[in-house]
Amino acid sequence: MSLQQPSLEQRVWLVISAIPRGKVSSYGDIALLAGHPRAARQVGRILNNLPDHSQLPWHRIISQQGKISLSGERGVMQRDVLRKEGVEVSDAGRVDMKKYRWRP
DNA sequence: GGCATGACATTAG
DNA sequence: TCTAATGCCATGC
Repeated sequence: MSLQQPSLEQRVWLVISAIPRGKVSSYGDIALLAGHPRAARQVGRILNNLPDHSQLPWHRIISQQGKISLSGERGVMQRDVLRKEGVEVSDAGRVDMKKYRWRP
């Protein structure tokens, strides 16, 4: 009998949905918590494929260096949303990970 | 099964 | 601090 494991996508959704408001996490951390220590790029790909009706707080995911990886309007929107949640974001899209990084 | 892709991470200069 | 190069690995065709 071969039981199917939950896909990486499913696990990523689960982990991200657990991030509290006013905190951020990184692609690498999400991948790690999802059971794939070096699948940070896959996390990005999954988020890019998220349906519009998804309620996932994808905006709380930034790079390990505390920088928004998105460009254009999406990056601006992410920056705006994070600020509304109480996260300090510089105009260049930088966040102080020492303060706002969420870890379980 | 091989090859290209990607919202990354790390290191070097 | 910024850029370039390299490593990593699940997904999709």
